[in-house]
Amino acid sequence: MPATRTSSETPGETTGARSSGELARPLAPSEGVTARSADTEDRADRHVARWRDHWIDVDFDDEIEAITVRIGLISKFFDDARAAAASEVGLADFEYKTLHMLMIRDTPGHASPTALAKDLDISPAGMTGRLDSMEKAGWVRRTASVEDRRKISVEATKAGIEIWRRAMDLRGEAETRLLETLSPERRTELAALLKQLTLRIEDE
Amino acid sequence: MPATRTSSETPGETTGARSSGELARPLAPSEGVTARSADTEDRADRHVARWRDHWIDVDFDDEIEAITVRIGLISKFFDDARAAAASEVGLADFEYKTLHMLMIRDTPGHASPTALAKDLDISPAGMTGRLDSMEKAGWVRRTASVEDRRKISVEATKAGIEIWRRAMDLRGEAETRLLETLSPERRTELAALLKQLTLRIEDE
DNA sequence: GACGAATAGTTCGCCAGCGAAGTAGCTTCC
DNA sequence: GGAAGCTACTTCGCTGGCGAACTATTCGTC
Repeated sequence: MPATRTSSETPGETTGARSSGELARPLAPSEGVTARSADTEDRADRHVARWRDHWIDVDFDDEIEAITVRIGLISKFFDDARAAAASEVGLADFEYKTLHMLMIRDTPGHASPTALAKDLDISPAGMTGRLDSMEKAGWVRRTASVEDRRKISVEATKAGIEIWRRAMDLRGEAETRLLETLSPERRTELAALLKQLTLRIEDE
Repeated sequence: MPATRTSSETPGETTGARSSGELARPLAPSEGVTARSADTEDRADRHVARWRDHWIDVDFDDEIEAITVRIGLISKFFDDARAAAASEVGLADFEYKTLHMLMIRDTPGHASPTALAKDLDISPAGMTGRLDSMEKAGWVRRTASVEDRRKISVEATKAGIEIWRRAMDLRGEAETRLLETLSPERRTELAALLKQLTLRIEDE
């Protein structure tokens, strides 16, 4: 347990972990941050500022807090974009997610219900429900395996693949639109920094 | 609509948008990426590689795809950490989220149900349900307003505040543990890059 | 000062997902 | 070769959330 963040009631005692200082920091050391991004507050900045006002006895590193908030905001943006893309073409969010997972796996277009459930982080029971409604809608098909009659293969239908592709294109547009805010060099930097974190996560 | 990503069936026609090339890129141009992070694949790398193998006719920028996948993974890590912290102290995930939103707002500890529902991105009906069960559990209290009898104020109880603080400390530990993977300078870089994106999002 | 519109919150019926229990089929091993 | 145990999927009852009415109160306007 590093970074012991006690609920101590000693207000002024936590200066050590704090980052530089007031809200509009002088300018990040990393070269070439645009003026706009340096002196304009985003929601994360405002959150941290409010936090400092009201919960002065909580020992938080401002920058870590800001990063987690921003990751959450960006992730929400992607989630919303995905949901919007799905509904645009007439898919429920869960239908898109299921089709997507089905298509991007190493055996594109078919999988066992259990494997799919694991990938989607839902229970086997939930998977059954999804497949029931999606089979009825015509996006997937269940076919029994011959060599092991317990096994079932879920396959995307032609219609399912088609509609998924349309939703995916819309979704990709939104993602691209956002990330083109950054220059290619910046994107490479960002990708590398994020990768350090995902590798850490995969190490458990 | 930038980045027209059609569902065209012309496989080799999309080379323009691709980033550098094979999976293990020579090494990102950004200074000082650790060796480990440059030559080890993470889940996003594997996803992109598989993608390229199976969906060669889809026009994706590898790096943009990798970034979105990584943001998703990191966000999921934070979500899981939050849920684990909540259950550790005996709170349902939705209870923690509600208490948290109640406490971090500019009027810490109390708010109207509608305002809270908006912040939490759930419906008014859902809010009523949450408050019913949380009031029964003793984490919040509903008090009627005097000057406008339609209005209700939701307030966190002492017990609610206490248990929220305990969960939050646990959650913060997990976040700190992950982000300490990066040096303070790297964290500053990351925060700045992410801020460019959140500012863009806030611009709509 | 009274009637219509707007607002705050609750109630109702529905749906997606979960956990636990149930069923069916394969595998192992004596 | 058959009983025990594992695996794959389904069924059932419950819960959190949504959207759409509904109730109560205030505001706006003439």
